[in-house]
Amino acid sequence: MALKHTILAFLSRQPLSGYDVAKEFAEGFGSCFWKASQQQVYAELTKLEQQGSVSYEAIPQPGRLDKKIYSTTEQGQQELLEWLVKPCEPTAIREDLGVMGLAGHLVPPQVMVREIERRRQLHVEMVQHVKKLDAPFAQHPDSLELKDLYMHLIIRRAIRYQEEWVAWCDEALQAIEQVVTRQESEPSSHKHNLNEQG
Amino acid sequence: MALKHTILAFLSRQPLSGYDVAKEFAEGFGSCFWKASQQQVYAELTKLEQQGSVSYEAIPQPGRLDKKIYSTTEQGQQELLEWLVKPCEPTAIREDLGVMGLAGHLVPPQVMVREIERRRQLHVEMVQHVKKLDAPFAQHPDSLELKDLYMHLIIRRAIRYQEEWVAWCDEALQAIEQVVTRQESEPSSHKHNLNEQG
DNA sequence: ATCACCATGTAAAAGGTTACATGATTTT
DNA sequence: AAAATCATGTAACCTTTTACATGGTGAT
Repeated sequence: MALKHTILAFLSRQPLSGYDVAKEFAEGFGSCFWKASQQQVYAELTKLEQQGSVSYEAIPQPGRLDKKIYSTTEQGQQELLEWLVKPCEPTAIREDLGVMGLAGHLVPPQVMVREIERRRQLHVEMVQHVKKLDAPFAQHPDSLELKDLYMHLIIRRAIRYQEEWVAWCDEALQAIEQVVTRQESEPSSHKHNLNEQG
Repeated sequence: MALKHTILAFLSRQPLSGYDVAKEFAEGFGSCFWKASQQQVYAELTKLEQQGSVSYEAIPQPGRLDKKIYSTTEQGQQELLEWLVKPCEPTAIREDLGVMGLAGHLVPPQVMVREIERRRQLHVEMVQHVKKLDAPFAQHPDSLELKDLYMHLIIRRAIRYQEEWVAWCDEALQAIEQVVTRQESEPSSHKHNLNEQG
């Protein structure tokens, strides 16, 4: 469970409100490597506060709910350090599109093509998004201190991840088109196969 | 929830026992794109059977528990097709190592280096593993029919994913070493920073 | 004898998603 | 006037993990 430790890590950099933390996950640095919903963030902050890992200062806002500015406590900082020195495992892959590999042939190739084109577009947008996050670091990548270098490295991983998806979509679209074209130029038995299920 | 549909997709290719399905996830094609434990597989198969999406034939085994050979039913096949034509979203990224980007500077760089070296090794092994899965398709990649092409494409995605991790680890190790070396050759103030938390 | 493999599950706890709930301020 | 942003949560449900549980066969 790294949600806890990701939140502690954010707060160890600077005190933030629940809203701010949720935004970090949705659009900020968190979007490179950890997804968490707004509800998860608020629930986890409440839990961490009860357990003494974080504390907050309530800031009265004119005409609004109090803003709770959270920071890590000594205990929370300690928990983060203990977690950091422990080895971590690669994340298990769970990718819906993978099912396509097993069963994509059961639907017309046009369905798969449309899906891959859609995915390509999503990843193109993600590339743009994560590249923006990297901008502050990319200007002098050779003189970063560790605090920034680590962030830069993780963001670079995210950029390449998204770029790889785009490249894969292109490769897949080309390969599928090639097979479809080949089958169209062959005797009708293959055509039947393609149309049976559509 | 693609566990259900991944299992249906496996069974639509060929009838399998729960043990076989679990093995597909752990070592077979499933290991490229969907992780599921043995317990999850058995629980899901029981549920799918109760809902009428799959059925099984019990094979008595001499001196062993009956083997239940599951297949998809008409209903299950239909559910799979309906799922396939619906657009799917990219998987949310959740990567423990990402927390390093936020808080890695709180521990000595040696800790991060050791962790990345460990990760590198794991991904090297995964590259070898997924390349083996690709072997049957990689021999004539230009004449595959769709049923095999889709599998080949997904496996290729998995290969590149693992290779990218290895490449990233190399890049990260080099970059960290460079910063550490630079700091060691600088006045003592930086050295102190490094040792404070160790 | 011990280990890997075959073959099946149950149950509790943790983690994550979806839907619901409220309301002011600022921007278009 | 409508939409986006700021700001907080609750509750039900679904999914995944971890731990437990059993027992025969075949290879070293």
